[in-house]
Amino acid sequence: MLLVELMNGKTTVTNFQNKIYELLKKVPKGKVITYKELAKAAKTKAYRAVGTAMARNPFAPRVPCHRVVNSDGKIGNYSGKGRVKTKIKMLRKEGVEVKNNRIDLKKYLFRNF
DNA sequence: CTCGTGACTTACG
DNA sequence: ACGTAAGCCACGA
Repeated sequence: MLLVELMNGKTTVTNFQNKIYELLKKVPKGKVITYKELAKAAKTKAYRAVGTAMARNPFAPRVPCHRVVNSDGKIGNYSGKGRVKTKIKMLRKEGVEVKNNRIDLKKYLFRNF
């Protein structure tokens, strides 16, 4: 099912956002992806814009924006309900080990796009 | 078109 | 490890 089909009349997404969301949907639970890798998979270097796209994600949790972390393994930010606290909670619930606001990328980074 | 704003990243002290 | 600075790019006003 295409994401655009879930939108009500008011929500709008740009092509860029759509691309990012479609890629992010492929990340399974128990795994994470970095903003950088996400941008790379989208054939762009707009790391920062990826963050912006997440901040405006109208499809949560259909699009698992909580599985996106910083390139060094830090949790990063989260503007959804409960902020970062909730993000960590959801990750743990999915089996991702989070300690001191960090994640072991060697272990949890999703690689096969 | 120009500008300011980020859920970012890398480099340097 | 931590803070700062610069580079980055999509987006909305």
